[in-house]
This record gives sequence, structure tokens and C-alpha cells, in this order.
Amino acid sequence: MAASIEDVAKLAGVSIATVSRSLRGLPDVATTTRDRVLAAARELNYVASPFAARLASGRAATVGVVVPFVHRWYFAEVLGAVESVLHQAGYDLLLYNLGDMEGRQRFFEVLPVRKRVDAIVFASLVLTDDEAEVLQSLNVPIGMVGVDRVGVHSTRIDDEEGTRSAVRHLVELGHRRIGLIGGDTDDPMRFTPPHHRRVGYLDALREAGIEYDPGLEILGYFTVDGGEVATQALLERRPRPSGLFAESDEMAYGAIRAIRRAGLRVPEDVAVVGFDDHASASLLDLSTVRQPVIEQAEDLTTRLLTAIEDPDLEPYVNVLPTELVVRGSSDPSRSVY
Amino acid sequence: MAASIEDVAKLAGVSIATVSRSLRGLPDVATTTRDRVLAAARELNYVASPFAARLASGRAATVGVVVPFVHRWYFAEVLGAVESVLHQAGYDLLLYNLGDMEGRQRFFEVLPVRKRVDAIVFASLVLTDDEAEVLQSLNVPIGMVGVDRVGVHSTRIDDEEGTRSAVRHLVELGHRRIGLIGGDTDDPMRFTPPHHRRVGYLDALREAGIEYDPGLEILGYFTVDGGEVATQALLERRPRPSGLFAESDEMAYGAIRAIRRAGLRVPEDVAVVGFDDHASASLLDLSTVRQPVIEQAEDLTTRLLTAIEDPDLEPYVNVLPTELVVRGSSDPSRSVY
DNA sequence: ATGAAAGCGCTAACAG
DNA sequence: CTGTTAGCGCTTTCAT
Repeated sequence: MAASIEDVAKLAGVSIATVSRSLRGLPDVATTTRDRVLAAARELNYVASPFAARLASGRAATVGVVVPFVHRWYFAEVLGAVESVLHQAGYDLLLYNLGDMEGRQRFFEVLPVRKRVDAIVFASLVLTDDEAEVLQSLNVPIGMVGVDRVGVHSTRIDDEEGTRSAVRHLVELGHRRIGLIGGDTDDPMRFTPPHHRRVGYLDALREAGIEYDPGLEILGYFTVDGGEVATQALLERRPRPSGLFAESDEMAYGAIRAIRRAGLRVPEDVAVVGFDDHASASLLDLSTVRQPVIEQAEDLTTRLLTAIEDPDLEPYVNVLPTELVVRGSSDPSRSVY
Repeated sequence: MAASIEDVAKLAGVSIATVSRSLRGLPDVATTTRDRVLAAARELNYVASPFAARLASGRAATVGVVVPFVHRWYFAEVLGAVESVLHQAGYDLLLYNLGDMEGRQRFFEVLPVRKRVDAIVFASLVLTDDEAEVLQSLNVPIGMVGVDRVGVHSTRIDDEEGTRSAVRHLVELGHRRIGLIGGDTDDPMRFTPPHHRRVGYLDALREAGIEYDPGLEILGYFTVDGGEVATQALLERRPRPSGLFAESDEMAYGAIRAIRRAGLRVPEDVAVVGFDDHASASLLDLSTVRQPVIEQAEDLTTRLLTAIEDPDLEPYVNVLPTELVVRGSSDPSRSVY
């Protein structure tokens, strides 16, 4: 059986209270006593039982992390960054992968985080009012990366500005017929990037004095296949768009495939720009808007940890910058193939 | 403050023991009593404090999941599948992302899972004897997906056979000069697929009566760039290889890029086959060997959970089948572009 | 600076 | 079938 605090106390010749104090680095312990305790603990290979400690202290020393899909690039990146910050700070990380709407519903019904976390991080999830209300009842600080909401801590990017930079880039390359391949603005998971990125697109067109043509805008699934299907339709338009902005890199991949399958070239016939700087964007030589995913996650998590210590810390939004990355899918002079 | 078991007991007019029994579905509770308790619990929105329950019962109801890198496709898939099985079974999931050698070392030194998990899942990590020994001292069942080791539960694929099917495919297409783009067989994280896949490659050549040419084998990093660099070197060989087997899809992506950058065509000049059926393999029209990642993870996790209940369950290895997926990178007749 | 003792909120005998 | 009670292994006053 593993050693308990009593074993350590006996071996060190002190009370369990002193052991507790010594091991946690609390003041009011004589240095020599502390050393003796530490030695005893090491000898017995002792660690405090987290459950006992949490029961007694009321601190869970644990943060719940909720993602829609672990296997998607963005969320996996967020998860990695959050994990790193949490463990470095001595917190445990309980993972919740919603998976689908059913899983999401179950999460908010069952509320498996109850009585077991000091805070919760949501990765790019827009909560309904009902969901938010349920969470408030937990009385722990809530953090969101990628989106914001009043009353919760959040770190995100400026999707509108990022999109404007992408569309401006196409304009500068001389394009006037610029299509938008967008995500469903009212999908069940309620991702907001589609909404903001669409606004940025419209904005940039206006800025360039280009009239908005509804025929050049197609909404669909935020996936490779979704991008491909949307693009097939867009390529039917006359005059054909010469530039395409896709709201995600994955949709942009689908767009490229559709363009090539139509016997056209990227970027000579149709230039494509995506969003995210997904890991494989450079692979596919895709121009895109890079967003600092890891920095967002780290920033939010760090702030959330301080909010645990100081519940009075007012929630606020931190906005991090994006960066346009020009590659061969938009700029012929950069094409690598 | 959240309700405690005592609040429920009072409201239901029973003892806390009866509340505990009712809520956990234990026998020996009158149906009417149970109903009354359940009603009271619901009314108070009560859930048992996991820490108190764990301290009292000795069961952590938690499984630790250790991955080298959450953000890599394979591990993210594993994580998602493990999460699903665990939560369905009422277990919590504590995530540990090693990140690098330093993180790995810290994990085995600190052993943050001590006293907090009932079992541990390792995703495709080959333990050193020292690491394994340390883990044994935890006295909890250990499971590994993707690799096996005596004394632990595991589910994996047959990397050798998978590779043989890939190389056989190239042989059937008429290729005789088949290169191998492999992973470092002694990298610090000690992944074993490189070793097994290399054996399968040599095996398939022998089987086809093709003499092994060391000049057609290059080992490097298990990444896109690693595959690209390796392939550049391979393309210098004369006569040039006409077929390439890459030990991972990512390396295969790099290979394709190198081939195209050299002004050659895939598959007409050089055919390429990868391994994994990574999410973007179909995107890049890459022929590959599909391995059932999710099934491996689910199978292992399920078994591990039964091992928690029944510590006498003998560990064994379960091997799941792979499947060759032929696409345009090897078979010109299937090319989609 | 240290120790005694009262919980923290449950589970698990044991009794009845 | 139900209640009593003794822990589980800590943290945290409160004394000294």
C-alpha cells in the first residue's frame, strides 16, 4: 500500500499537521523540521492523496476542458496548449469531447463537471443562453478561446479583420469577381467564425468599391467536401469568379480540388485564400490567414487560473492579431509546383 | 452552496446510507423509498461529491490517458475514442500530453497519476524497462494502443502485414525499383512502427524476388518535411525508383511534393503509397494502408475497464486488421485530378 | 513553531 | 429493508 501522511509523520517524528505544512511549503515551519519531513516523504515515496486533499480543502485543483471534436486540428492545438499551462501550474485536466449535438446536450444536462473542477475552458463554442445559465450555477470561472460572451473570460482573434486582409490581398492581385465559400451561419454547434468572416468579406468588397454579388456567395459545411461542393456551384457562374475566399483552410482544400477537377488551374484561373493556417496549408501551398491558436489558448488559460485565485477578477476579452500568409494558391509568382 | 447527501436524506426522510444506496442503484432498497430519494435528489439538483466518494470507496473512477502529442492526427483520434468509452462508462479522463522528451521524463519522475487513476492508457508509446517498472509500482492495469509489451493490455495492428500489402500492391503494378522512406528506428520517443514497417518492406521484396538495394532506403523524421528531404535524395538514385513506400502518410505527402518539385509526375513517374489513411490522405489522393485507429482505442479501453473490475484478467494482445486503400498516387487509372 | 482535533462528504460494514 | 457508525486521508482552526 502507498504511504499515507501518517506514515510520513511517524518517520519524521512530527504530527501530520506539520507534514502537511512542510510539504505544501507553508510558513511557520522550522527549516530543520521541514527538511526532516521532506526527507521522510521522499524515502516513503509519498504524495498526498488528491481526493483527501480536495475533500478537506474544497479546491478541486482541476480544470475541465470542453471541445467539440478533439480530432480537429484547431481543437487539438488548443487542447495541447491548455494542457501545458495547466500541468505546469499543478492543475489536473479533465477532458470532455462533445462529439455531436447529442453529446453536447448530454454534457449540459448531466453537467459532469459538477463538484469536480475549479474552472472550465470551452474551445470555440458559442453557448446558448440556457447553456450559459446552467454554467453560471456552477459558480466557477468560465473561459472561452476563440469566441467571447459577456461574463466569461475570453481570448480570440478578430475574424472580421483577418478576413478583410485576405480579401484585400485578392483585390490587390487585381481580382474583382471574388467568391465567398462560407460555413453555415446557423449550424447546430453555433460556431461564430462563419458569421464574422462573412461580415469581413462584405466589408472588404465595399472598401474596394466592388459591388456585392449574392451569386458569388455559397454557404455549406465547414469541411473539405463542403468546400468542394460549394466551389463546383461557384464555377458555374458567368462571368466566373477569378478569386475565392474560403472561411476555413479545409474548405479551401475542397475548393482547390473542385477547381482542378474542372480542368482549371490554381491560381492562374482561380486564386484561393483560406483561413487558419492549418498544419497542412503549407503542404497544399495554400494562401491563408494565420491565427495564433496556441497563444490564444495559453493566454486564456493563464488568465483563468488567476481568476480561480481571485474570483473578483473581472472577465474581459483579449483579441490577438492574425497574419496574412501568401503562398502559391493566390500568388502565381510563389507557386511551388 | 450545493446540496450534500445529508440535505437529500433530510428531504427524503431517510438516512444518508439509504440515499447513497438509492442513488447508486444498489439492491436492498424498497422501490418506494428509492423513488422518494431520487425525487429529493432531483429537487435539490444533487450529485455526490466525487472526491468524497473516491476517498471513501478507494475507487478513483478515473483513467489517465497519456499521449506523446495531442495535436497529431493519430493521437487525437485515439483520444477521442478513449474519451467516448470512458465517459459512457462513468469514468473521468485525466489527460497527459508529454510533448517532448523532457515532458516524458517529467511524467515518469513526478508520476502525476499517483493515487488518482484506476488505470492508464498509453497511446503508441514504447516504454523503457525503467518506465515500465515505475508504472508497475502503481498497481493499476496499464493499456497500450498501437504497441504491445508483456504484462500490459494492448490492441494494435500488424504493421508488418500492412506494409507487405502496400509493397505487394506496387509490385503488382509492375514496379521493381521500390524505395522506402522510413522513420528513424531509434528516435527518442521510441515509436516502433518504423521498425515493423521496415521489416514488412524487406519481407515483401523478398517475397517478390526483388533484391534489396540499401540505396533505396532512407530514414528520417516522421514528418512531411522529413519525407520531402528523404525523397529528394532518393530521386538522385540511378536507375531512379519508380515506386515509393512511405512509413506514414505525412512522409508520403512530403514525397509527393518532392517528386512534383523535381518536375516529375505522381504516379506516372513515381508511384507513392503511404500508411495510416490519415484524414487528408483522400484529399491528396494518396494510396495508403488504412489502420482502424478508433477501433483499436475503443477495444483497448473497453478491455482496460474490465481489467479494473477484475484485476485477475490476464493481459493479452489483440491485433486488428489493416486495409489497403488504392488511390491515384499509385494507380494512374484512379487519379482524380 | 508545533500538535490536537474537528471536520470535508461520502462508502461500507454491521446491526437490527 | 434501513439506520448507525467508523473510517477514507487529508486541511484547517485553535491551542499551546
